[in-house]
Amino acid sequence: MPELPEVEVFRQTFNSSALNQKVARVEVLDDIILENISSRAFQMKLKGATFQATHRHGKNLFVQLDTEETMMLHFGMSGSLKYGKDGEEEPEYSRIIFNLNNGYNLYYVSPRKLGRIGVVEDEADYIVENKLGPDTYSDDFTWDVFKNIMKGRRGIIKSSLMNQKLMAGIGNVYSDEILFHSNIYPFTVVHEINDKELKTIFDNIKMVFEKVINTKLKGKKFPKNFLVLKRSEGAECPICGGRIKREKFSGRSSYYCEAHQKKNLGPN
DNA sequence: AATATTGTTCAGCA
DNA sequence: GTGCTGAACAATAT
Repeated sequence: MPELPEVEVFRQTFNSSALNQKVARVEVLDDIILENISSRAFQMKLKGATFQATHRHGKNLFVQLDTEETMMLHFGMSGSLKYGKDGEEEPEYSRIIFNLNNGYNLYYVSPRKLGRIGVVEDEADYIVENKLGPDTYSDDFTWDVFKNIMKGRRGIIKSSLMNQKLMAGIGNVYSDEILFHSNIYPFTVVHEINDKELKTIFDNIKMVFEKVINTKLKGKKFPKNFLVLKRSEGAECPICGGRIKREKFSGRSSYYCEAHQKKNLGPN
């Protein structure tokens, strides 16, 4: 489920495993994963390179190489990174395998093949070219920044939160989670949300991401009051005991509590 | 067998 | 220009 928190966990896991290792060989099991680069060219660029540093922007993971280039990984709707010793069974749905000099392998796993890996010259350029908004977990993403992004928005709050060009990292599941804790109905139009409630949403972006990242890093279960555990029509709301409803919008399901997530009336 | 699924992009339209 | 919708991508899980 790679939204920002999952990608951040991949990054930290990468840092404690494959970082500073040298690539001995790259196996491309399915080149549909490669973005704007042939299998051969990708192998040329990666072979012999050392993974020097990692950065994350939204749902994108950047791995800086010692060759002045940077590998960019995106995980699509399904996808993950796995690390394992050579000789052990490779994970199911591995699409790209990096054989490392230390006898371990890094596996890019993508069951539905919607993820992409590319090589870019510069991370900052990539973010600009793809018009990505600020990373929502960064310290630079402040209340003021968020407030200004939301000013004058005409659409619904959920779409705005999920719009990667406005702000990067929030997807379907955690946009629901954020609004669930903010007592806001996902289809509320932005201009009907007052500053106090917007601030609550902002605080909950940080809260949800921090909790999810910590939960996953420690391999724990989600907090009991999280909606993510109750994503099904008619489930009981873990906050107020109300009913969880499901509503579709452009092919995607939104879950919310009918009882405590109300539409807001009147601007500011 | 039918339906749902975490992301992104694009066409068509209001 | 903004925003909404549905389709497409490809595949798995229930």
